[in-house]
Amino acid sequence: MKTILIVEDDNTICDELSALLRNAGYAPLVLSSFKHAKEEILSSSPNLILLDINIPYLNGELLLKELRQTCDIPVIMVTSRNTAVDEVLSMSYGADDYITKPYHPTILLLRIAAVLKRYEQRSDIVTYHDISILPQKGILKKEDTELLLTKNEMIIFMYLLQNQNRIVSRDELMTDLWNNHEYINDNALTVNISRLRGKLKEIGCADAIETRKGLGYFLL
Amino acid sequence: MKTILIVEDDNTICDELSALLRNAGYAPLVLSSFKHAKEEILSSSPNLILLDINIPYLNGELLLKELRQTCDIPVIMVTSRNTAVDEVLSMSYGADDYITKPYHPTILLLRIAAVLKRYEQRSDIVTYHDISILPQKGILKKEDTELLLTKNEMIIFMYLLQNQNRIVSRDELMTDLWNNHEYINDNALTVNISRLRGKLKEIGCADAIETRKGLGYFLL
DNA sequence: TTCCAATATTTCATTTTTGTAACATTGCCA
DNA sequence: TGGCAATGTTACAAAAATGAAATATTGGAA
Repeated sequence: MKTILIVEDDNTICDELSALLRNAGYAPLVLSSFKHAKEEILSSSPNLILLDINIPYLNGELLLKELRQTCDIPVIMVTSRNTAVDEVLSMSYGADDYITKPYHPTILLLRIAAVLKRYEQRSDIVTYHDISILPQKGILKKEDTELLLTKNEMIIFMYLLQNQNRIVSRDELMTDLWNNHEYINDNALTVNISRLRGKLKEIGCADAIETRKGLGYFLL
Repeated sequence: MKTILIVEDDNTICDELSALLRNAGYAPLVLSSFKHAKEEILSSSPNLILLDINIPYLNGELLLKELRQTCDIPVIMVTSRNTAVDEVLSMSYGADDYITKPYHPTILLLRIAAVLKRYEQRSDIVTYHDISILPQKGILKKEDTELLLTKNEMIIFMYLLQNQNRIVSRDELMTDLWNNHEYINDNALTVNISRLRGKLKEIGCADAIETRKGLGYFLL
């Protein structure tokens, strides 16, 4: 479960936020002392920080700036001042997003999810359902089992994954695999798809790739 | 240069936006007809779309939803209605970000840059000096020349790249390559490093990997 | 329902990748 | 300045990946 650290001096807001986050499946954590904010943050190493700009002892922006020098935890700035200048400053100091009070709960959750997803992508680990993917190593992991894909299989799988919301034509895949595919047998793609499907089946993902005859393929 | 398509019915705003974007180094494009919005968008295939929620003939959200079924162009929703509901809807329909009018020019530019950067990351393109790297395809590109790395070579290169600021021990690399390397000849790593160096030399990166005898390797 | 083009599967030969072994070189320390 | 362990290079055989060919299956249009 992902832990989210709340750095905020209004106790009412802290409680509300904690409840909201807990309901959404996160593990909320509230900073107990602002005097040693930086140390406490580093030692609790949360997955994300909700950082209020107006906190006692320290300036939120300053804290962010200091944090950024030693760690790489995603930060969403929370500000009650509704001025554009603040927002610009936060972004340039390295906040991943910002939100102004009062915020809509759903929006906050969406933004948290978006930032977390971005970080996952950055670390080069892609996920598909409950499968972790290490593209350059050609590895798919599902719980205890590990699956090795060849380069072509991984290229196809990643292309489908990055276009999961639509049908991908065979031509697109051929272009992605072989760029100019003049010399390559059209059936080579079918064979590679077939091999990929065979392997996906081994980790319980039979039928993950649907054929849309005449159109292309679709990843469920 | 990145093209940005403006979908907005207020001509004054269109002009202002165009000027702003042009100054920031983008190529602005204005949708001429809302009647065939979808077709026009697809045929102009911009790098990003600024989409107003309130446009004639079509609802902005609906248009976004339709677009998402066939393409994957980043979209920033622009809304003058300052209600949270709109924002939530846009996000769930697949907008990459949204902004409410009136917006601060700098913020708009920051958000555009952020979304574009995210998309680049998503497409999995890494860079090293003036070299573009497509990890899963095993391709290094430098201007006109293209280099093919094998899986092991790419794993080593990416590991060095992701730890460019420090010396990487041979043991770390062996672990990254073979996880539990009991059965594998220690020299296998040396050979793979050697092969990688040979290929890097071909694109003018001889000496990119330094040996720190007794410690490991260091990527310049 | 029938037919046929689109897609799947299996097998096989070629090419590429890989680890090992044998030998060469390097650079540090006494 | 040797000596020697760490690292580099080259050649080679085994293993893996790959595309083509032959054949089988499928799903939709007529």
